Amino acid sequence: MEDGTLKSPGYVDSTTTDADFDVRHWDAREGCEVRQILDRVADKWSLLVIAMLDCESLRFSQLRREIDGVSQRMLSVTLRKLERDGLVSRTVHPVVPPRVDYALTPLGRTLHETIKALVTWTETHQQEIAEARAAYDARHGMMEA
Amino acid sequence: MEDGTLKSPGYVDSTTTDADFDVRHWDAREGCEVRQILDRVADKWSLLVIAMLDCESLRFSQLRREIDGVSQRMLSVTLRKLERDGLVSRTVHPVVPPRVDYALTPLGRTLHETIKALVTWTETHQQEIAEARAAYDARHGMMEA
DNA sequence: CAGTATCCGCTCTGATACTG
DNA sequence: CAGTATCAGAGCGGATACTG
Repeated sequence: MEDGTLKSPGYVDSTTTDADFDVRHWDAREGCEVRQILDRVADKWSLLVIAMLDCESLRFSQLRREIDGVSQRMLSVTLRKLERDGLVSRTVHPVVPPRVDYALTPLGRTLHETIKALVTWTETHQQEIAEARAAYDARHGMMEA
Repeated sequence: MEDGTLKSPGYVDSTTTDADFDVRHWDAREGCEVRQILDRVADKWSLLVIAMLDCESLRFSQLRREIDGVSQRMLSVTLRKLERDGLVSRTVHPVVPPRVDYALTPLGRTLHETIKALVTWTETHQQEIAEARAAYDARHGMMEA
C-alpha cells in the first residue's frame, strides 16, 4: 500500500521555477510528487491538525477533543502521515499513563504560513461564494422540478 | 444531494479576524462554511482547472486534453462546481458545432494567487519531505516484515 | 463538440473492539 | 491514555453509452 514515494527520492526536475509558474510542471502526471504532496497537505484533517498545532504542542486526546469532528482512527492516520512527512513531531513520555505530545516541526511551521493564506482567502470570500451559489441555484434549480 | 449551503447564506460570524487567526473559527463544525469551501478549493481537479485557466480561456476539450489525467465526467463535474462557486465563467457560443469557453472570473483569479503560494511551498519543500519519508520508513519499516 | 446518465469498483471514513 | 485491527457503509472517480 506504499504509494511508491521512495521510487524517486531526489527527483526535482530542475525546471522548478517560481517566477513564471508553468502549470505543466505540477499536473497530474504520475511522476509528479507535487500533486501527491498537495493532496496530503490539502487534506481535511491535515489542515486542521496543523492549524491546531500552530502555537502549542498537544496530546492525542487534546487534539481529538479540539478537532472533535475527527474519529480516533482518522486522527491517528493523519498524525502518522504528517509525522512521516516531517511536518509533525511525535514525543512519547515513558510515564505510567502513556503520554504523547505532538508538535509542528520547523518545516511544518512554514507550511502553516501558507495554509493560513488559503484559509484567509476562504474567510475573505465566503460571502461572495455563497452569493454566487445562490445565484447559480436560482438560475438552474428552478427549471427542473 | 444539496449540501445545504443555502441554509446560511449570509453567515459571517463577525469573529472573522485575519490578525490573530484563531483556529477555532474554521474547524469541522457543521455550520462552518470555510471548511466546506476549503475542501472544494483544495480539490485535486479544481486546482488543476484553475491553474490551466490562469492566462487564457479554454474550451472543454482543450481543458480535457491539457489536464488529460481527468475523465470527461470529472472535468464536467468540477467545472460545474467551480461555476456555481463563481470561480469560473461558462460562455456558450450558439454555433453549429457547439462551442463553450471557460475562463477564470475575477474571484477565481484571486484564488489562483493563493493556490500558487501553496504549490510553490510544495515545490520548494518536496525534497525535504521526500527525505523525511525515507527516514521515517527506515526507522519503522524495518522492524516488521 | 459538449455534455448528461448509469454502472461499478475502490478508497476513504466512522464505529466497534481489542492491546500496551 | 494512546493507539491498532477489522468491518461495513458512503462517496469519489472512471468507463461506457447516450443526447442536444
